[in-house]
Amino acid sequence: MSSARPDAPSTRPPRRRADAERSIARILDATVEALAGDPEASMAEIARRAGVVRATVYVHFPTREALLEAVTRRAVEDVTELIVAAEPGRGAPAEALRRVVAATWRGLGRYHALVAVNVQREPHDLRDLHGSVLGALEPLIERGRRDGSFRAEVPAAWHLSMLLALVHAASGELRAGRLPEAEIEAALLRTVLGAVGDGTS
Amino acid sequence: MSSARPDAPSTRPPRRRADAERSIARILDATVEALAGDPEASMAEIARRAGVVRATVYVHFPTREALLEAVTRRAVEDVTELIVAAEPGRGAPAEALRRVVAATWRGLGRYHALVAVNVQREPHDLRDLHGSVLGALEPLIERGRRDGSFRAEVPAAWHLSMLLALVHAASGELRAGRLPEAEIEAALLRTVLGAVGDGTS
DNA sequence: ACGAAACCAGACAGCGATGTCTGATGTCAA
DNA sequence: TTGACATCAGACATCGCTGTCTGGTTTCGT
Repeated sequence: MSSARPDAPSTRPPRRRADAERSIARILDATVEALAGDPEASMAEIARRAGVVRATVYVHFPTREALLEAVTRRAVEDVTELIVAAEPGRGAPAEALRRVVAATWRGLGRYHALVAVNVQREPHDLRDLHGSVLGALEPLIERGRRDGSFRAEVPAAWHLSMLLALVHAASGELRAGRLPEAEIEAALLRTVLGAVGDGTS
Repeated sequence: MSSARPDAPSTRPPRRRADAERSIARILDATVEALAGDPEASMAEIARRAGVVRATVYVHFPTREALLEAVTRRAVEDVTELIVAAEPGRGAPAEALRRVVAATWRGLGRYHALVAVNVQREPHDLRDLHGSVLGALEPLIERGRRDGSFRAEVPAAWHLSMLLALVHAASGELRAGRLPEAEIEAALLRTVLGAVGDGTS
């Protein structure tokens, strides 16, 4: 309270040094990689991959949970940006949805393992976590429900949950290696459009 | 080798005493409960819930992994029985699928956490694990694909994965309490039929 | 009733992981 | 250049969990 700054109150990076910034980035990347190999990778393993000593990780992330939280948050932000960039407001709802889901799927690329790690969390947490994603998608769903492209007899909330579930399922399928990636993407798009509406695009 | 019995070679319960049988059942139930509360519940916690001392658990399940394996196997068998009981071979594919999904949905109740726990496992294990469920569903899917009720341009394996994903999503929605149960079931059925085919039933 | 099987109570060793701390060395920014 | 920041190297305490073992007690099957 004594030294309150007049700056922006939210998302205030407290003037880190350049090397610190680099370390943080390397640690976050290493975490994603490590988790891809082993969903319960230790801090030691993560530090090793980041080319950093374990204590350094703790300098920036006070606890393992904080690190996981940070890396997940960053992933969600990445994907959200992709969704917005795919312009969910442009064109017919079905076509827009196809575009958006395809973009999301591609952007999810390296984060599949992360998805698996977070699936265990409480539904309530998950909802919060995906907040920005859902926020970016909801207007599109509502638009489709209004103009008859998407089923109106089903709640929008369900449409959204089901969308996430299908994308996550596709992610799991990819990890399982049962189907080639290209085929998964095609199947995902078909299924999503059929599930949300009548499948005409 | 020296004392080979002439009995059935597979799935031979080695003549357990009645109280042992009871303990095993209680342990398996307790494991499901415990895992629902915390996906990484310890052996101590599981034993506590089962009203049993920790060493007793180790008598029947030599390692934690073995216990997880056993409890998962039993869950899969339960669900498989439900599916078979719903007669996936009877009637038109869409109608049969509706019946089967509804039955599965009702019976899947307690096993969600278990599913989440198993998502992290090796792809090869998972494939074996879900074998019986997939085996019970696959003929129905293939039948629908052949007679045009279900999309033939999408692999049957995908249809199956996506089915499970939607059922699980519905269950998560229920646990989150955002939607009333009846509405969830209706939405699930609508979505499944639309996803798998054109939604006519 | 008797013996074997299963349980309980509690202790034990071992392991790996988390999180903290020190002091020395390197690196950035003004 | 200088001082604060950041990293390294490695040790350290702690914790919780797994899996094992003992000895004494109960419960089942025959």
